[in-house]
Amino acid sequence: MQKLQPVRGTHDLLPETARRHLHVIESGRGLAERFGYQPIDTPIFEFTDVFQRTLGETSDVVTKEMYRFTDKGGDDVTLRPEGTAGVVRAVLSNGLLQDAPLKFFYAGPMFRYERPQKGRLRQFHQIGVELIGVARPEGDVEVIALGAEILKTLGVGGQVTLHLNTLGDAESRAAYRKALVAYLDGRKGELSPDSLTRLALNPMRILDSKDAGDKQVVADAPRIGDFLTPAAAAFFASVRSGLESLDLTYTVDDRLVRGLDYYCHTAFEFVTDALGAQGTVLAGGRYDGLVETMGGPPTAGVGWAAGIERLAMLLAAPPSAPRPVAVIPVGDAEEALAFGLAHRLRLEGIAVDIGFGGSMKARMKRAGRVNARVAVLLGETERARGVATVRDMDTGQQSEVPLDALARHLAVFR
RNA sequence: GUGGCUAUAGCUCAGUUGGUUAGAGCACCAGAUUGUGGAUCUGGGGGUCGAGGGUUCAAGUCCCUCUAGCCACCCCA
Repeated sequence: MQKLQPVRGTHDLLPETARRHLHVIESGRGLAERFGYQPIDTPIFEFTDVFQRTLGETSDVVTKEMYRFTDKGGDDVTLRPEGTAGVVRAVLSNGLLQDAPLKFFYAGPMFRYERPQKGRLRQFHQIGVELIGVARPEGDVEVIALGAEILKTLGVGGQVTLHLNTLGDAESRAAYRKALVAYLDGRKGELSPDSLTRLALNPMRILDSKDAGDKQVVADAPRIGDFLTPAAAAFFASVRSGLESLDLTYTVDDRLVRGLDYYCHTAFEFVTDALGAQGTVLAGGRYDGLVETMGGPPTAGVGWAAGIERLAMLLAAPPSAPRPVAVIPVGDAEEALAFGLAHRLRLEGIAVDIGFGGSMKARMKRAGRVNARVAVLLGETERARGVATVRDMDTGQQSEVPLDALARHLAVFR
């Protein structure tokens, strides 16, 4: 029989890790709401078409990374590889565009059939935001500012730098692409095999190739900045000055491109060098064509997604677990009394741990292990006198407290 | 999908050119302390050595296949 193990690339989130994840999610959601972003949850699977249409037929995500299957009813469905497509679909399904601009925050699992690696899993988790219906550059600035604030709150701001680029509008992009292909064609002989296929499929991707030879070729390549239409250039300038006015520092990175087809104008990434090759921690951009691609009216949009696993790894220390009160019956005769008392304390809002069975010594040991603040001991003598012995687990000091005063006495630990 | 490295107790790891009952530290359980955790001491439980096949008198150790992990490419959060 095969060893019991989770599916490749999936992971159990044991309590310490789970707490890190929750901390990331709750920090994100709290700040997002402060910025006016509402929580939204969409299904973790959709009709395959939702992703296929929006991500583009040729993207890697669609061609080789989708968890796609036919369900018992014959529907072609796919586990979501990213969050934006589902949110946009929900906006259209529910006719929400009449309330635009829309601001949403989401968190949840995503699925991509990839080879696992550090910071890369088949089931991973993201938080993300979408701002739909805002064509102005202030939208980009708000969304980036929210991301930066979340990273700062999580204490990872110092390990991360913001990279920024523009992909221009359709016109800019077409002109640039033409010039880029012409240039690269002339230096075909120097490109890596990977980049030769990119040249045919997605030439912009050559810009961020890690191959040394490619990098040399790219160094002299034409730059998108020289091909921007006046409108696209003005848009990018506004985003930059907006960031500067909020004291958000960034570096412009010519070679920052996007794998997904629906991006235009602003592209940005918060990157760290603390995570090996998967240094991107939060990334996004503007996707003005997406809603239309899905069958809605022309609608602007900007957003980002951040990898919870990657952020959780960067957290210096996991948020500490709450310290409970341990209720400990000394013998079987006090078991019922202790259980009832524990319940009443919980109803008063006090965190209570109660072990089930075992000697008093074993229960004290457990109290130590769960880092209890105090132990409430109930034995024969206490029962006879209607009191409990309260032991401070840090100092070892003990005192007797009448049972009916216990909740009040322990209220400081709420 | 491609390449490299790896897999021995819950965790981190020893295991000598193949040699007989596979070890340590930490963790866990119990006792020393018949109503008291964290320190110390003593004892105990826990391994089909990732799975399957092969070579051999003999395999944790050598060979093959598979699975999984790690690292990088591809790509991405």
